[in-house]
Amino acid sequence: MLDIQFIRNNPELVKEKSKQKGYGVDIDQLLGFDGKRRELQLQVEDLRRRKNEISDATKGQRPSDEQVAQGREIKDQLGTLEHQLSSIEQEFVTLLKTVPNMPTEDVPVGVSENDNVIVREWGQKPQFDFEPKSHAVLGEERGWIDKERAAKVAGSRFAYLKGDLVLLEFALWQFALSQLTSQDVIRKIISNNNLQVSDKPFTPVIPPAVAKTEVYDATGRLNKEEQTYKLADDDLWLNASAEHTMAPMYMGEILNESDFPIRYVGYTTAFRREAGTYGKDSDGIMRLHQFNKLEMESFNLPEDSLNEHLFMIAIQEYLMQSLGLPYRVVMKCTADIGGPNARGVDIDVWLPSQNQYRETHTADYITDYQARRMQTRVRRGNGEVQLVHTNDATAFSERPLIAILENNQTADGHVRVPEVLRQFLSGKEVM
RNA sequence: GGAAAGGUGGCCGAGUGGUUGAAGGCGCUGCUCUCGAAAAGCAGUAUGUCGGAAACGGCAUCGAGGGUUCGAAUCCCUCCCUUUCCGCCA
Repeated sequence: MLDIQFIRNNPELVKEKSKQKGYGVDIDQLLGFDGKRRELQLQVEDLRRRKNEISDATKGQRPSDEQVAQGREIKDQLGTLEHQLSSIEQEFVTLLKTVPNMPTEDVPVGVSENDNVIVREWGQKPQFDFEPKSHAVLGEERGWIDKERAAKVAGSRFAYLKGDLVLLEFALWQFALSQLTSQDVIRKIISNNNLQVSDKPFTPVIPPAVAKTEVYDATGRLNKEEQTYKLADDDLWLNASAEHTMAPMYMGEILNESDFPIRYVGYTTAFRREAGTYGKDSDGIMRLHQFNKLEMESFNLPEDSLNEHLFMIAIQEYLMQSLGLPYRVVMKCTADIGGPNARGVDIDVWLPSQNQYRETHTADYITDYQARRMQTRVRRGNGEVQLVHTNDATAFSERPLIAILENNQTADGHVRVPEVLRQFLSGKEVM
C-alpha cells in the first residue's frame, strides 16, 4: 500500500506512474474519499470528546438525569456518523490498495514484457553437433518426468519427477543453502560486486505453505481465486511462493534496529492456478500448478534496501554461474514489474530447444509497500519508528533443472551434472 | 475434533463497569555520582491518526469484530490464536 500522504502531496506523479505500470486508478476519486473521510472523522472525534467529557465529569458518582440524557443523544448521533465514516473508510481503503508502488527512476517505461531491457548476458550458449532435445523429451525418454500419470491423479499441469532428476533437484537446494548460509561465500559475492551491504548469512526457513486471507492480502501478492488456490473449508490460501508466507512473518511487530538486516532463505512447494495460460508452456515442467522453490526474503532498513536488492541479484548470478548456465539479466519495464514492486529484475536462462531465454529468477524491490499494510516496523536508535523495507528474490526454482537438462545434454541422451552438484549425486558426472 | 485455562505496552505482569493509556518490575534514554565503569538515586520512555509552523491538543487502540451501558481492558456474542489434557496422526 502506498502512503496516502505521498498521494496527497504528489497526485499528478502518482497518476502518471500508475499509468506507466498499466494501473488505471482514479486518484481524484481516492482523494475525494480521503477528504470526505477526514471531514467525518473530525465530526466523530468531536462527539466522542463530548462523550468523554460527560463520563469524566461523573467520575465515580451516579450521573444526573441530564447527563444521561445528553449521553444518549450523543450516542445516537455518533451511531449515524460512525456508520457513515466506516463505509467511506472502506471505500477509501479498497481504492488505496489498488494504487501500485511507484517505480524507481531507472525502471524503463513500457507497456509489455517486450519493453524489458537486457542488461547483460553471461556464458557461452552450447553448440551441438546433433539436434538437441527439449527437456520434456529427455525427461520422458529417461523416465525422469511422467505427466501422463500425474494427470490421471491430479489433472493437467502436474508431474511426477523421478530418479536422477529428483536427486538433481535436491542437489540444487543443498547447493544453494550451503552457499547462502556461508559467510565466506556471502563476503566473496559482496566484494566481487563492490556492494555496500551486511555480510550476514541467510537463515534457512521452511515456512507454512498457506496463509490466511487477511495476511496474504497484506503482502499485496494475493491474486484472487483465478490465480491462487483457496482451501474451500478454511480461510486459507496455498502460497504461490515462499515469499508470500515469509514476508508477513513480522506482521504487526516493531523490530529492533540491531537485528537488521534479517535475511531468510525459505523453501516451499508453490501452487499456482495458471489460469489464462492454456496451451502456454504445456510441454514438460516449465509451467506447473505445483513446483518447488527456494526463495530469499530480507527485511531491511530503508537506506539499505536498494543495495540489498542489488546484492540479491548478485547472488542469483553467482548461483547461475556456479552451474555454468548461460543467462541474461533483464531489467523489467514498468508494465512488467507488478503492483508492489518499485523495481524488478529477472534472470533468464538459455534454453536450446526453444532457442530463446526463459525466466528462472526474479528479484523484487518492494520498498515499504508491503510493510505499510503488514505494519512491520523498526525502532531506530534515535527512538523513531519506521516501516521496514522488504526484498525478495528467487534462489532457485525447478526451472534451472530444465536448463541443465537441455544445455548439458549429450548426443546419447544423457546429461552432464554441473560440477558443484555432483557431490549430491554420489559424485556422478553424467546422469 | 472434545474439555479447560488464557491472550494487557519493547518484555514480564497488575487490573472484573467510572480520575486506567493503563500500577509495579525489567529493558532502554538522559542526568547526578565517578578518573572511567558498575552500583545507586532522579527523570523520561507505546502506537496510529486528525488539527497545528511548532509547542501542544483531540480521538482511537488492552487478540479481532460486533453488542449492552450515560460510561467497557473489565459484562454479553462471534471469530482468531496460545497453553494443557483427551482423541487422531507423519
